[in-house]
Amino acid sequence: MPSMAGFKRHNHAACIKKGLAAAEARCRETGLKFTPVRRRVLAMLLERHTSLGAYEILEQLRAEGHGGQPPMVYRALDFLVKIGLVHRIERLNAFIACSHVGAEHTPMFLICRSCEQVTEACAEDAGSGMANAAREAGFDMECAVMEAVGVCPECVEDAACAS
Amino acid sequence: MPSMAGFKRHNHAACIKKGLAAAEARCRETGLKFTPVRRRVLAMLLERHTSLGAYEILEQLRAEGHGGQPPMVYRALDFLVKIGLVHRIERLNAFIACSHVGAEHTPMFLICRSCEQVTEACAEDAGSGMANAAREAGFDMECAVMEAVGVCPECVEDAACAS
DNA sequence: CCTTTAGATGATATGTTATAACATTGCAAG
DNA sequence: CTTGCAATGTTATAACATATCATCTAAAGG
Repeated sequence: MPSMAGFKRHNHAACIKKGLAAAEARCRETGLKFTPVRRRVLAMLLERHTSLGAYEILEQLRAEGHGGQPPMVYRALDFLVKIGLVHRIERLNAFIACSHVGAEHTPMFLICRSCEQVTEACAEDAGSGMANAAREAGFDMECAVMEAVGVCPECVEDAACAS
Repeated sequence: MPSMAGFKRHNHAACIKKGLAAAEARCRETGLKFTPVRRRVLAMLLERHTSLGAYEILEQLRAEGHGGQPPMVYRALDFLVKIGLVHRIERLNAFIACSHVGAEHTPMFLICRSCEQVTEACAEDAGSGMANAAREAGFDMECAVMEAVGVCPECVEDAACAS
């Protein structure tokens, strides 16, 4: 069932499968475990294809019968972030499944203030710009947060129509 | 009394004065008021020259006799952010006084994970990189968040000495 | 002078996000 | 078979942020 993501159509079922497979592979490599809760949290993020708050995830887990407390969700999310399959959206205090699994990438997030949709984009140039600026300041950058707030293509179009 | 900021020495008293003067000017332009609480919050941020959480600011206000509740601080901060004299650090849920008052700039923040110091840098190139990436995705970017996490020059040096 | 209005503050309560701390379990390597 | 580490369970609380409604103040227009 095709759906919207990255503001464009794609095979959604396939990308869920790919994400889960990547997680399994990553766990085999590292000897860590892809437990049911971790799997479920990742699947939930892959399904939604936009960002989710930790407590939204918690609610859904509870609704599905995996009772639990906040630390359970945060642990699963920390794990998924650590192995690189989930990114944290600082601006929203929320989490999103990585859409460029396996590929080297410098993720940037496009956050629509109208529909709340979040999309991952590649921003290699912006990433090197940040790295350069950091180096000039003598700062040893280990990780870059890049988040753009604005209006997504769909909402821009809607606004244009409405006017 | 010279102090550290931006990882280098500067005339601290002068930059506090400059920040406050800019706020007064901005308020005259817009007809808004630079009230005692707003002044005190901005001064506090200028003095510290790194980021502060809203509740740290609140505590200090209380210690100084300006009693008050959280909304008071958040209102002052929202105001200062709106007029461009304070930036929010998303990664830390904290606030910092702008160090490039008046100048057009694309701020980027360098967050040291060792000493917690936060510094503002200019990142015009990174900013345009983000703008380009957004445009390619058909996204209308209104505001860019750029935050680098890593180790500041001081702490890098300390680490080098220790090893 | 008065009244309308928008900005600003006060105050209470609550909502939302995140972690500390400590106990327990399961499993695999030595 | 025990030791050690990964993972989970559980309770409590810390930290961050906002909704709501009441009140006050000062400037603008009548």
